[in-house]
Amino acid sequence: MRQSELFARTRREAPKDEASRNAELLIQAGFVNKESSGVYSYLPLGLLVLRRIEAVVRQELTSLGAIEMLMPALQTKDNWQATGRWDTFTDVYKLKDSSGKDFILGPTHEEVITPLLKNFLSSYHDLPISVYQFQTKFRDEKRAKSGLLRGREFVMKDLYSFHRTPADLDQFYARVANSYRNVFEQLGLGRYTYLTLASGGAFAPHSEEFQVITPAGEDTIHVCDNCRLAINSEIVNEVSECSGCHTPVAKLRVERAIEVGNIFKLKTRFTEAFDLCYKSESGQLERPVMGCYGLGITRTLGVLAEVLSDDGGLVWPEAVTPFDLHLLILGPENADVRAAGDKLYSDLGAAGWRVLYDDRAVSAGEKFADADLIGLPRRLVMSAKTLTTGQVEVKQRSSREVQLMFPSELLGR
RNA sequence: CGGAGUGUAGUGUAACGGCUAACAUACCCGCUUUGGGAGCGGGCGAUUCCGGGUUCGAAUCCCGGCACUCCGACCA
Repeated sequence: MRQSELFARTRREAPKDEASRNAELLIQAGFVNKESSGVYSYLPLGLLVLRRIEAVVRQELTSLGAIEMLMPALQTKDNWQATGRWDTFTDVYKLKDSSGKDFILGPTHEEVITPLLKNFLSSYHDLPISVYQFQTKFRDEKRAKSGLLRGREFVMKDLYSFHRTPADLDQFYARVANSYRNVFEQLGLGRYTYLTLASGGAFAPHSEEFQVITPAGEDTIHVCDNCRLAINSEIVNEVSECSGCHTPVAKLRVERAIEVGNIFKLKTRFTEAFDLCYKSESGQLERPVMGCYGLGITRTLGVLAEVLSDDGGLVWPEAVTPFDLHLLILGPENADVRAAGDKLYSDLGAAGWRVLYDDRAVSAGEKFADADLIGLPRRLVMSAKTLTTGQVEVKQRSSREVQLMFPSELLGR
């Protein structure tokens, strides 16, 4: 993409009405635009990152055998009454249509997927079933905060699985946990992420969360570095030691963290509410057990900005960067430089690189500052100087070292 | 939902109760310049969040509302 055509430009200064680092950076770099508290637009660069986060998650879930679909945000009251959550699920937006019928803007989708499967699940041959979606969720947060970390409208991946036996659910659950680890590893968050034992809410004694350590987080967790496990402070009264090495909770390191994913055994909580069942080999009606697994996509975008950035701006990991290369031409009025830049841009694209091409007629300093702010992994610089040898300057975002390369070396990827 | 703070061009700031609301930046035009947010000249852009009140006079003081941020409560 030519930067001269990117309408969402960077700002010289951070917005004054955002205190969190992730929102400051993402707004200043032109990745998102704030619409209201906890509600953001995703601008071209931000959307590219979201799509790439989704792609990483999609690939992991596909390898589990899970299948993607899409369910509605607009949900009717009856299914929420069936589970009793019309009255008990507090942070939801309720609305009426013009005839007075009640709806919920979905904060989650158990109330859709479970009755939906009554149309398709009939035999033990159909199980297990695991489906997921990337969906905009709505929660009437009493206090949205920390930029993208706690919004009122946000994108989440939610996966639901249905099994014949608790043992089969347990096995799948463990595989999902492993997939989540792979996801956070690829996103460059592996060293900050801890599988954390947390409260189970209404359904189960405990659930497990994937928590990323950051001072911006709103949870407090007790981490065990030996086992890469943690315990959420909300349950330290119930748990006395690390489940891996039996280190007492009191001796674990205390950190602030943000929950980016959770995995949850729902058992028959919802399959009973909707009387979802299947026929076994003997023709008996049996109840499937269920699990649900969430992963915050827009929250992860915020976490990446919060955790991986530096003083100069954003620093994108290879797996989700909006572009692979940032190509800068200095002195764009110089016809030779521009022609060489245009050609390299075109050649790199043909070679499969995703390139952001700063062809704007602005000063060198401004281009460097913007390149740091936007945070692509590699910066290429072409100028009258480099043209004399026919080379380009290559610099990694995360280092200060600059090396000279011939375009041909870059093209063979 | 309780508490605190802040609302002034797109963005960031300034302005004692008193002149036509100032400066920077962004944006537009011209010239010049191109290795870490260059320079010169010209220009566009504001019902000072909204409503009421006090006053000869309100961006400024008072009341109410709204919005945003922060702390707390809440967060299957």
